[in-house]
This record gives sequence, structure tokens and C-alpha cells, in this order.
Amino acid sequence: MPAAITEEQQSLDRRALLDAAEDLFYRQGIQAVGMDDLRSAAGLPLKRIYRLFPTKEALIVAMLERRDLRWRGDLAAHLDTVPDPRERVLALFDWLGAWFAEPGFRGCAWVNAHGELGPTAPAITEAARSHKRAFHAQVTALVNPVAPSATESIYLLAEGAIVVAGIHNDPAAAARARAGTRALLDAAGSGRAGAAAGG
Amino acid sequence: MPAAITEEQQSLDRRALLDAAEDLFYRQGIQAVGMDDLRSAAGLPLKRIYRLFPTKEALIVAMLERRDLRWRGDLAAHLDTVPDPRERVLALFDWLGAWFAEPGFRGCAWVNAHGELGPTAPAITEAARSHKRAFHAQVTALVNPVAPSATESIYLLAEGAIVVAGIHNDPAAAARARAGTRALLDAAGSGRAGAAAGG
DNA sequence: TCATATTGAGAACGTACGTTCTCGATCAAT
DNA sequence: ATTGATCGAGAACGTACGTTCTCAATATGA
Repeated sequence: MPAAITEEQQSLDRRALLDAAEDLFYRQGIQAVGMDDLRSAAGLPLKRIYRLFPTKEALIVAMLERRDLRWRGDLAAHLDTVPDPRERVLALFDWLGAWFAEPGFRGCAWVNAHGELGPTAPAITEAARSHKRAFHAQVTALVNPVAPSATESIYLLAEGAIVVAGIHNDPAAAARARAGTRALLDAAGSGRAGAAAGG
Repeated sequence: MPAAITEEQQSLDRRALLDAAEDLFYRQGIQAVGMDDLRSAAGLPLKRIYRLFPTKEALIVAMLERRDLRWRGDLAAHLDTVPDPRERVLALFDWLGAWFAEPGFRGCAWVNAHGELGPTAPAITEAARSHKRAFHAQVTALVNPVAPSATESIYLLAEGAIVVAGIHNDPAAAARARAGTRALLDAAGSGRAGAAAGG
């Protein structure tokens, strides 16, 4: 048996490739990045790339899945540092604000990918939906103990802030969503909780 | 002077072309639609298309601008039918809900275009920002007379509803945003308006 | 050392797209 | 009727991309 690639090497390659893909796809848009660009950035021969992922689309989906796990893990870690349940809800928007302020922030990677490739790549639509469902569940678990009637509104405030911050490159959208969340929490806590249930 | 194209014909061509572009770009994504597809759909020779718009990018921008005018005009027309200022705020979400329920709804065309081409086409980023600024101004004019402290929150609820409805193809996001808006209006009207001002 | 399977680097392939060009047909002015 | 500018239909051009293939170099087992 001559020169074979170890499992450990595959794992390193995979990480380098996904790192490069995540960075380039997010910064430039997915279709604007070619497989040769990924090869240069990851420092991997094309042959290894295609052994790790059979198509570009599979690589995109894997990149979105890994990013989803890290994104939600980072959020959960931040929320875990805030003991008070009500303050913890507001901390969601502090974390979002820090994300928005990162250099190169360009909105939600899943929304961008869905807008770009959703119509032609169902697997990418599903990745975006899966991420949004998971984020929604996170917000639900966060808000339900404090003000269950405000859960959906606070989730929509977060989604709205992400979009607005992404398009205008305006991190302050997080503070505005945070203020709205405070108003909703106050309202729910003052016996007017029923106000968010009707149609 | 032999066979010249009249100004009136140019106007008809322009409309047919923008109609085709708006439909195809929105349904399939911009980069997935080629100039030949537009030629077939609009029934125009390529030469006329390139006389109307020098590049595909110019056509995209013109399409977004026309859509912006129509979209905001339709919204304004709907809001004008509601006399009560508070009900008029809620009517925003009824109109959004009807939009979400249209067959083929696929989220915000400007967010999609920005996600797809923003990094490589500054003119498209600017078109998206311009539309969002104008929509924000519309919401501000709508909410300010009723509950100025809730303006930003209600705007973010609307943006959040559009994204969520687009990704999950779930028109009910409008009803959830509407419920949140009602809670915010109630809170602002009950002497707790200051709650949405702090940070 | 020799044989062999596998690798890396990149050329090659097929396709698709944005844009321009060709060319016979068409129509207004004379 | 003749001329000549302009048109429509689509071929052509140049480029770029996703994917596959070539082939010399390499490293391993006998």
C-alpha cells in the first residue's frame, strides 16, 4: 500500500477547506467564488477537495451546517454567562450587536445563501430553514420562562435587526431591537400579556 | 431615414423587458437567469435589450427601482383605505400577510439581490439600501402619530416578518408581527412609552 | 531495488453566460 | 425602383466555471 491519506489528515483538510469556504462565500457571495479560489485559499489540491465533498453544493451545505453549530454554540455560551432570566433575554441583543460590529459583517449567511441559491438548490433552502428553526427554538427557550406571550415578537425583532444591520451595515439595529424587547417584556410583566395573543 | 424605433415602442419594450426581468429574477434568482432567457420572455431581440440598458447590472437596478416604486405605492394605497390611525398601523401587517400569501412569494427582492450581488455590485447594494430607507420612512410616518416610541420596533417586526415568511414560506409570520405590534401600541399608549427608549 | 498504487499540480473538457458582430430582410426617402 | 440606414434572428467571441483527466513524482511493501 503506497502513500495513503490518514484519517487525521482528512480531518485537517476538511477544517481548512470549510474555513476557506466560510470566509470566501460569506465575503464575496457563493457564486462569485470558484473552486479554484477555494483551492488556493485552503491550500489543497482539487482532487482532495472533491474527495471530501462530491460537489460544490455539498460543500456549501456542510459549510452552512458547521457555521450553524458554531453560531448557536457561541450564542448559547454568551447567554449562559447571564444569570438573571430577564437580563438574559436582553443579552441576546448584546450578542447580536457584537456580531454586527465585527469587521466584514454582511448579514445572515443563511438568508444570503437562500436568496442566492434557494430556487435552484433545495438542500440549501433546507439548511437555511433548519438554522432558522434552531435559532427560533433557542429564542423560545430564552424568552418563554420570562414572558411567553412575547416570544414570537422578540424572535421577529431579532430577525429584523439582523437584516437591517446587514443591509445598512448598522450595528445599532441591535440596540433598537433590544429597546423594543424591553418594552415587550415590561408590557408582558404588567398584566397586559394578553395583548400579544390576538389577531 | 429608414425604419426607426419610435419613442412609444421603446416605452413598451422597456415595460415588457422589466416585467420579464422582475418575474424571472425574483423566481429563479438573478444569476440563474441569462440574457437569452430575458430575450425569450420579453420577446425582444438582444439588440433592443442592450439599447435600453447597456449592461445586465443596469437592467437589474432599473428593475429594482421600478419594483420599489410599485411596492411602496401599493402599500400606501392600502394604508390609505384605513381611516383610524391605530388600525392603519396594524393594516401594514395585513398588507404584508397578503403579500406573503401570493403564489411564488420568496422573500424580499432587495434582500435577495443584496445577498447575491451586494459584494460585487455596489449599485445593487445602494438600490437595496434606498428601498429599505424609503420603507423605513413609510413606517415612521405611519407609526409616529400613534406611538412614536414604538416606531423602530414596529419597523423591525415588519422586516423580521418578511425574512421569516420568505424562508419558511409561512404567511402567518405577518399575524405574529401584527400581534407584537399591538402589544407595543398598547404599551406605548398606557403610559409606559419610556420603556422603548433606553439601552 | 523494484513494482505499484496514490498523490499533487494543473491542463483539459464541456458548458454557460454577457456581450458583440454578421447578414439578409425591411422600410423611408428620393 | 434604387439607395442606404436600420432592423431581427441568432451565430460568434471571450471568458469563466464545475468537474474530470493526465502524468510525472512519491512513498510504501516485498
